[in-house]
Amino acid sequence: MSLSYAMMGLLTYGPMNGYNLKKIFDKSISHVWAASLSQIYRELSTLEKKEYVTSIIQKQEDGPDKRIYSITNLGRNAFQDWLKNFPEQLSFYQRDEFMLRIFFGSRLEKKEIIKEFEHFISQKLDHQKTLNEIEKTFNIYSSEFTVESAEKEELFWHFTIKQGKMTLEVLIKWAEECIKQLEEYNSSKINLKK
Amino acid sequence: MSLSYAMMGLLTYGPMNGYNLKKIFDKSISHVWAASLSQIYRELSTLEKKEYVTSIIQKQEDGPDKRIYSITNLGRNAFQDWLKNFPEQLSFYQRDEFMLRIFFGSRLEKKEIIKEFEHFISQKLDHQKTLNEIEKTFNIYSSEFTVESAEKEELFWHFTIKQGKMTLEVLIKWAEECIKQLEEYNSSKINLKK
DNA sequence: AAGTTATATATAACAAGTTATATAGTATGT
DNA sequence: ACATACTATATAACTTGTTATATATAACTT
Repeated sequence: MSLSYAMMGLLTYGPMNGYNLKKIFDKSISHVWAASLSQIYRELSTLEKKEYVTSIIQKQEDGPDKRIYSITNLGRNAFQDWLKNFPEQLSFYQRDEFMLRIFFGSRLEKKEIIKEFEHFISQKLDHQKTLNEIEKTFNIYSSEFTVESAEKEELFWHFTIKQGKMTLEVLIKWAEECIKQLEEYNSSKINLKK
Repeated sequence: MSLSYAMMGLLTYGPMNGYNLKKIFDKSISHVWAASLSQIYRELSTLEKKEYVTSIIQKQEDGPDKRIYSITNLGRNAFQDWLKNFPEQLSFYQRDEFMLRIFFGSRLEKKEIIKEFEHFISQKLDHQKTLNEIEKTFNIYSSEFTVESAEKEELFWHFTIKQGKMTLEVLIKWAEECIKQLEEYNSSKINLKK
């Protein structure tokens, strides 16, 4: 469901082919809603069946032909409808493989688990860099695309970036606290043995 | 993948049927890895085919028979193997429907979007309560289950709870900041008109 | 010159997750 | 007494997401 609306939302900026959509995804909303190429291609054909998008084939001398998709008025309306109607219940449930492993962390040696927390921190630092790169491209896009108000558009883009940054920051702090607690737990156990 | 290991991990605490597993999921790791009943039942049969679990049927006068699953040594080893090998790359990608809508938030009226941010906050406050309830049951489970060291086990459970609490806190702060910025944006626009 | 990466186009097979349906007893509400 | 909700047990159908494979050109690398 959400994937199709994310795609239609991006298509409101202008016509695109599947490959291009994927690139825009990665440079704009992957931190919010990720999509794989195969998903995008499949979804484009179901959207075309529903008449939410139409496509034309652009011939190319160099390389294979492009199929360029445009959003229809029907698609625009469906998108706007979706946007207006936020879900009542926001999901509490999560699916985070790292956290799942931490839940069962007692079955590993303290050394090993501390190493994993440290790796987690280094990965989150990488993610911060990725977010910063996405943020930079926003300026480019907002000038490229035809939008009523680039300023207003950017405000919301930055909200999602801010959310990512704040979350990453707190996750790093969390991991650091976990390491500290594990080290304390270790030494208190040694003290008991004495 | 992760689902099966989450299930095997829970089965290390003792034999259970599918229905029971679902309840334990909801009261322990749903904030980390959620599972639906139908997923659990399907996964239990594939795990049995792989000989990671075995089942016996427990006859009952009241209500239908129960199929009780136990983890095998093969299953225990597979679980331990999985736990030892954390993935190198932790995913940067997310799928958050609320954030996706916020990305396209410029297409809505300021009033509407502020209402949605406020609803977001109230939902996150609810999630905080849910997390607190999960936290309370931990004490019950750690005394019920046979674990080498309930103390150490609880330490890691609390790590995952802590992560949830810290994330929720920062999300609420983020939403409050967004509302503030939106209100400022509004008034600065009015100022320009003057 | 040969190999790798990127652009451009997808499709197929598989795995995982969601929603709907089925059955039946027990408890609670009006 | 009758309806609704909860416990308990699942299975089926459908949707979504991932991984592998296929083809072909251009550009960069060693």
